Amino acid sequence: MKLITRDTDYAIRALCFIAKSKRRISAQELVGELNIPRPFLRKILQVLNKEGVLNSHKGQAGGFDLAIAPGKISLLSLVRIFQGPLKLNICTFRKKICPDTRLCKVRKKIDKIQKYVSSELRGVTIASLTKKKGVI
Amino acid sequence: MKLITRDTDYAIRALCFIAKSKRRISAQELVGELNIPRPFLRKILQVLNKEGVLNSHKGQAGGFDLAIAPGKISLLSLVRIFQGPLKLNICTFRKKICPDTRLCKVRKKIDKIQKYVSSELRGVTIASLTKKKGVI
DNA sequence: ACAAATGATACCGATATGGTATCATTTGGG
DNA sequence: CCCAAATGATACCATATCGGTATCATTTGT
Repeated sequence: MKLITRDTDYAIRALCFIAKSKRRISAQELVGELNIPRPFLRKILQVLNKEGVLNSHKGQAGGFDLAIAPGKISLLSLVRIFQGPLKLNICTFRKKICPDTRLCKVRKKIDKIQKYVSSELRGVTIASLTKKKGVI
Repeated sequence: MKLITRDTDYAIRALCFIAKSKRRISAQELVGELNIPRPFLRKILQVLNKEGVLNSHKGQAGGFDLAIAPGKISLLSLVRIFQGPLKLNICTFRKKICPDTRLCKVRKKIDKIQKYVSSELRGVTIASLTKKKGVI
């Protein structure tokens, strides 16, 4: 069970590189730097653009730069973009099998875990990841 | 992203019922009680038997009962049985892309989250779930 | 003997993951 | 002003996992 899927991870690495560069970066440049398959990376960058995390620039000398401050880009938001809302407690049971979800102890525990995970992921941003000391 | 998959969840409910009954229970009886598809439940019970959580008894008047104390059956162990070892940090990157995993801040954070999740799931047992107050 | 139970095993449809492949469109530089 | 270099849009695809179903063999209490 993965908390962070491949595309989310690639997005983190790409964003960190773009943030550190402080200039417009093309997909080609990122491929050379990060060893990510080019078509897959391009798809990821397009998503980040649509979601307003990156600005894109077409044409020769085009590329991407951050659309919002790196301190505003959290792991939680990236997980949400590529993996959907963080929900650990998908309870699909009908009443017959689970008469009252509010009383379900398992659910309560998972809700607690989810709150913790959310808050931890919200606390990590592209800014905090690129603040020298350690690598992404 | 589900923390607990369907089979793990069914296993929890089945074990709780068996624990509360304090006697041998057949798959048929569990189906009637828990509204779980019979063939799927049977497969789950067989796994629990192989893993030493349940004892099975063949033949007429056969069925299952707990092989170990309900206080010794934790959610963590059930998750491990049905979903494999709890690893949230599956980092498949080669050195080129991730030069030193020990320095990776994302990995460190996920390791921390994993420790938390493990300890929370280890703390919930079939015994604690069946101790009246609230339903499973 | 027989019915009722489990054991073993193979199969299957839907969905998610991790990509690949094409073609259209924009744009800066020569 | 053309063209190469870049992104946009979109369709496709292989594999694994999830949530089951289906069969047949074996055991055992009555």
